[in-house]
Amino acid sequence: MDFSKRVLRLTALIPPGRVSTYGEVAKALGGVRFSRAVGVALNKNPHPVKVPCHRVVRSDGRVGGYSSGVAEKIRLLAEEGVIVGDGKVLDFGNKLITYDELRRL
DNA sequence: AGTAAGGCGGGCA
DNA sequence: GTGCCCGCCTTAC
Repeated sequence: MDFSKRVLRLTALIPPGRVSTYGEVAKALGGVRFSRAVGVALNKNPHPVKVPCHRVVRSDGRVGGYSSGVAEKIRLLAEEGVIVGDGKVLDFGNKLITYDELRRL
């Protein structure tokens, strides 16, 4: 399976109202060293709705990028109850899905 | 095939 | 806590 497909498949598992990070997704794929490549894969964004790329943020709680613009990313998150304030996800620790949780989905 | 760029992370000052 | 710099892996030219 291509790397990017595995990224998309994992990302699709993140439930609404929760988020994960590029690093956590990377770890689930074998190691945090893949984190950058995860961003690249999501950037292709093949299925705008099927794959909730907007639920993947940076490891420090900052939002990170989005192919259709960060503002859009923030808006989509807000619709799901994830509020972004001052560039960071509020209540980050509780909304975050770690790599082992991802693996168990 | 070489190279540069990209939705990042971690470590150190 | 902040900022910088270096390393990493995958893709696109």
